[in-house]
Amino acid sequence: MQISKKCSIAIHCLVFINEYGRQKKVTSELLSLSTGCNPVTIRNILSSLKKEGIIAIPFGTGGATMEAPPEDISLYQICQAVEPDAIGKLMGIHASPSPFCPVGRNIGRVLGKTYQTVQNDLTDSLKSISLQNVVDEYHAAIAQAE
Amino acid sequence: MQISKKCSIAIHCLVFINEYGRQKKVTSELLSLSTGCNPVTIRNILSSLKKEGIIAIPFGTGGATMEAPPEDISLYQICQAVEPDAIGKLMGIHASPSPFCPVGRNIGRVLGKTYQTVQNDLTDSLKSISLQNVVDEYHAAIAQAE
DNA sequence: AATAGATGTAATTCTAAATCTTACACCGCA
DNA sequence: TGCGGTGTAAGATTTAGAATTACATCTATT
Repeated sequence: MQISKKCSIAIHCLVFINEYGRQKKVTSELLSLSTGCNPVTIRNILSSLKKEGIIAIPFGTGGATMEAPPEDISLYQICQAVEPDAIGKLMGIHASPSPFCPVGRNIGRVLGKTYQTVQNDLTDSLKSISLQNVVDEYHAAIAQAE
Repeated sequence: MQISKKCSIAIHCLVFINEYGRQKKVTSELLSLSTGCNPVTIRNILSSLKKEGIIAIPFGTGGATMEAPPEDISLYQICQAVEPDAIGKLMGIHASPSPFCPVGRNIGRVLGKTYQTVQNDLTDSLKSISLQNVVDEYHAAIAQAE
């Protein structure tokens, strides 16, 4: 599998909120139009980001705003918020190897250890990229598009 | 989504072949028993590994053997053989952002660039682990189990 | 040369996970 | 008090992965 689209959608939302959150009331409806996906999906994602303290959403009245500066938000944090065990189950392990075979009996543990290394590296990589980096990239793209 | 189980199954098969390939005739049937998954799945995986030059399978008579030393086979190579674009589409991007929104228009390109960094790091990580590392881990597990 | 035991691969079915949709309770401001 | 918003549960839908079925083909052995 892959790290689900939720992560991409979350980033999209955050860039949007960061750009327009001060001027406009950014509702889940609006974000649903911009991202092209369901308002409920958006609300679930925003809800996770809120719990993580990344954004604030006034209950009742609505309109999301940034709660932390983009420099302090890493992709890792976003991924974790939106899909807590995405990295843990990044690499699938086949469920039912034979307990009668020496390889079958041990492969689970062996793969677990091996994949741990990879997952740590991936974690570091995601931690090294901040939302600000993405925003900078976005501004560069905007500038180039003109 | 995640890197599919094929990669884990492939590693299982390679460890098995590396351990027993010289003594026994390792058929897809046998590996299907050890891994607990379908013989056809196994054959597809072995076929990919064969094309990559990692193992040899005499057609007709059967029985897989290692074609390269485990030190020279990286996890990256195995993943690529078994699932060529797993890393490329590791992180899913939502398909239909609005072309009428500045963020929507550019988010695809921005995410692509951002994720590229992560994918490169992951690639490096997978390249740094050899099948020999896994085999060592396996022998350690065997020793400990006694 | 005929057969048994393999592999190679296409096409279909099955299954599980992700996503969408519907529905509704709750909140706060005008 | 009604309107526009969030929060969340439950069910339907979609889709990707894996299993299954089916069969052509190959090689060593009898």
